[in-house]
Order: sequence, then C-alpha cells, then structure tokens
Amino acid sequence: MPVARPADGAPRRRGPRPRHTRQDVALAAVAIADADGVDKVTFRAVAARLGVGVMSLYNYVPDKQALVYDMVAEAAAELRLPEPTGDWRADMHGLAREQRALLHRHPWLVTESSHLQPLGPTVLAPIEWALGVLEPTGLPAPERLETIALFNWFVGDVVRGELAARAAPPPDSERAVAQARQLGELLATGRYPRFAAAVAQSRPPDPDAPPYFDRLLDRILDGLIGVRTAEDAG
Amino acid sequence: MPVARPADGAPRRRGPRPRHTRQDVALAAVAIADADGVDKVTFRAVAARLGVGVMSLYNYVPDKQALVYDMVAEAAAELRLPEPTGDWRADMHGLAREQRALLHRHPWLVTESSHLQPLGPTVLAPIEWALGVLEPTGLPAPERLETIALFNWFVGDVVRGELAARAAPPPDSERAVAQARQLGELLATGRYPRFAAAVAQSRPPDPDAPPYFDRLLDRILDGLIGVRTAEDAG
DNA sequence: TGACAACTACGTACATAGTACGTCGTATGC
DNA sequence: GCATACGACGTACTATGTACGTAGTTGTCA
Repeated sequence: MPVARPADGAPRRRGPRPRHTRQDVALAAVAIADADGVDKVTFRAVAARLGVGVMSLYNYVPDKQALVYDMVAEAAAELRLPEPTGDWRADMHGLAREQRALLHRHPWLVTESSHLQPLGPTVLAPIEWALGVLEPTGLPAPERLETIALFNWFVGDVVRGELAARAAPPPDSERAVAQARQLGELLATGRYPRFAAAVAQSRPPDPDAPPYFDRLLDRILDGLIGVRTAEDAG
Repeated sequence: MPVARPADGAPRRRGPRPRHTRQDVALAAVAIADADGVDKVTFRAVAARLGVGVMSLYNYVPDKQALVYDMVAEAAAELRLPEPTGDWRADMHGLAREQRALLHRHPWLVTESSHLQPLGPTVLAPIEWALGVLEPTGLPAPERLETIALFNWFVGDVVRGELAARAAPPPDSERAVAQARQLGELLATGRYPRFAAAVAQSRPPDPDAPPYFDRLLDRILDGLIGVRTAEDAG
C-alpha cells in the first residue's frame, strides 16, 4: 500500500520529482468544496482539477478521511490571530468574528470538522492563542481549555443556524413541499400552540445586523466566565 | 418513480396487503445502526433484516435520506417529557439528561440529525415542551426558540465529545499512532506552552461523575438565559 | 362472477464512489 | 552508467443508491 510521503520536509531521494504537494491536493479539494459543495469532493474531481490521474493522489494522501482532515487544517490556517489586547472579552469577540467569517467562507466546515481532527499547527494555534487571552480571567488551565471548547461549539452552532436560514433548500423541491405540507397539517391540529406562535412571531433573522451576534456572544461569555460569583469559589 | 404510500392512515385500496409498514422499515434501520453503526445501514441490510427484496423498500420510503429522517424521528419518540415543575432550570436539566441518554443509546443521532429534519410530531413535541418550560423566563417566543436550538446543539456537542472519548479509535490504529506522534513532535517544539500545560494538568474526564454534565449545562444556561439583568430590559 | 386496474414485490442493471494492485518510466546515488 | 527507489496512473473490484420493467395479488365494478 502506498503511504503518504515519508516526511514533508525530508530531502528528496530518487525518482521523478512529485508534480504537486500534499497541500496542493488539500487546496484543490477546498476549492471544489467551496464552489460545488463538499459532496462534490471526490478523488476523481480533485485529480481532474490538478490534471493528474486519480490514483496519483494516493501518493500524497493515504485516504479520503485524511484529505478531509487536511481540508479542515488548511481552512484553519486562514484564521488571523492579532496580538492580544489584554481585554479578554474584546479579544474573544474578535476571535468569534474571525471564526464566524471563516465558517461562512467555508460552510462545509460545520459539517466536516470533528474532534477526531488531528491537532496540527493550524488547529492548535487558535487554541494556544485563546488560552493566553483567557489567562487574566484567573481560570485554571484545564477550565480555560473547556471554556474554549464550549466557545468554539457555540460559535459553530450559531453559524449552523445562520447557514440553515440562509441556504435553505430550494423551497419548491419535492421533499421541501411535502415537509411544508405535513408541518402545516400538524400545526393546524392545534397541538403545538407555542411553536406555532413562535414561528408566527419570528422575523426572518438578519444575520448581518451588527448587534445580533455580539449580543448572543456576550450572553454566552457571561455564562462561561462571567463575573465569578461567590458560589464558584468552592 | 414509486412514491411512498399515499397516506399512512388512508383506507387500503387494491392489490396485495403490504407486508410491513414504513415504521417497520425505520425501526429495522435503527436496530442496525444501534448494533453495527450507521454506515451499515444500507438498503440491502435493511431489506435482509425485514426478509424482503431490496427494491421493495421503495414502496415504503422514497429514498435513503427519508429513511434517515424516519430513523431520527423514531428515536425522538423515545424522549420522555414529564410534566413541567415550574422550575425552568430544573426542567431543562431534566430534558438535557433525557436527550443525553438518548444520544448515548443511539450514537448515530449526533451525526445524522440536522436542521433539514422534517418537523414531525416526535420532533416537535420536545420543542413545544421546552417552549412552555421557558415561558417563565420572560423571553419572547422567537428568542426562546433560538435558545432551545442552541441548547439542543450544545447537548449534542457535549455528547459528541463524550462519544469521542469513549469510543476513541483503537489507539493503535495506524492513523491514531501517526496523529499522536505528530502531536508529540509539535508539543516538543515548545511553540504551544499553554496548551501543553493545560493538557498536562488535565485529569482524564469522568463523564459519569454527577457534577460534570450539569455543571457544564449551568454554565451554558447562564449564558443563554441567565439572570435577566437591567441591560436586557431595553 | 369475471375482468380490469391499482398496488405490492423484486430481479436486473447502471452510475458513482473509494481504493487495491501492478506496470512503467524517470531521476538520483553509487 | 546502471540499479533502484519512487512518482504516475490504467485497470479493475467492491459497495452503494436507485431507475426500470415485470410479475403476481386483490379489491372493485360491470
């Protein structure tokens, strides 16, 4: 079984020079996912985009899963981490905005990133950064780590909701129509009065309204860190 | 194209009586997913379990996606929703525990449930329930809905982490070994001192320790709802 | 009661995925 | 200059979802 190249910086040995790098492969896959959706990322499509044969990709990437991990790592590299200002709240707001923008740029990230993701440099960098930012809170390191995980989840969840609202499937698809009809019938039974009311009162969310995201974020940060109250001292 | 049967309660017309119901198909799929993992849920496997031909399934379910939706709806039916006590915080803790147990019973739920899930009775029921529970918070209905969505996602995120820790891939798998080695090298560079320290200080999490889950939950609930402060009154 | 029509069951077949295997050619180190 | 390690890739196999057509069954109406 051909294995991905020995080490990415090792001196080249014999044989023809590789025409591409592992990163090239990941970037091609990212481009396809951005343009056509993540399910269009097939070895055949990636190979075609690079102008190589399908099986040549296995010289760079051991299997499909590794390719997806590489895609996530490559996307994470786009995160810009400015010098911390000393105001942890402001800095975390900045990180959240960065992450949110990243997830909107690469919507497939909310589906494909998992905790089995290898902790490479690009993935580790924002964690290290946030650990530093949160030092002034006085939380012990493991709790800071947990807080960061919760924070990441929260941002991902919010964006998931935004994407669901934005890229709602074409409302005339056969499935969508059937679902809408079924939901209508169900609500007509009057068995879900609160849900019906909530839906009726809901304005189409405006993800670009400036206060919206930061307001949610503040509420969560208050909960995650907030003002350390007496009961937490135990 | 064969369409799923007209209406599930409609009087039967002509032709042979169906040997199964749409629910039978979903339950068979659930059983397979529980036992062997969700990727073993193929039309061929489900058909074999029901003792019918593969294509017969299309008499019950229009396509694979619909089958997955049915599986999620069937699992959601297992949620037990006790009479609200009037203490929203306690009630939401109860719901979270129910959901967590459900997700552990059917680990594939954390992967397969999405926002495109049709809002059938079993899916709607817990939402309606939570909307009622959260009425005393004074939040307007759309914000309660948003809160519930975030709450659900959060529980899913936590369980995803627990499942990852529990069913961690055999630590001797080729991929796991490679990842561990890479992480070790990376930490050895000293470029991630805070992360290294945090990992070193972390005790292996004990998911069965009673405080753990509820503590996380409180931190999130504080953020999502918390004590309504003066600034929110605007 | 007989014939038609609607409906279920399902065998066959195809398109699309990932990827194992083996061959070929190339460029490097001795 | 030659042996060899290594990159490129054609072929081919397996697994999967599902379109299509056929056969058999059963309720309804003449």
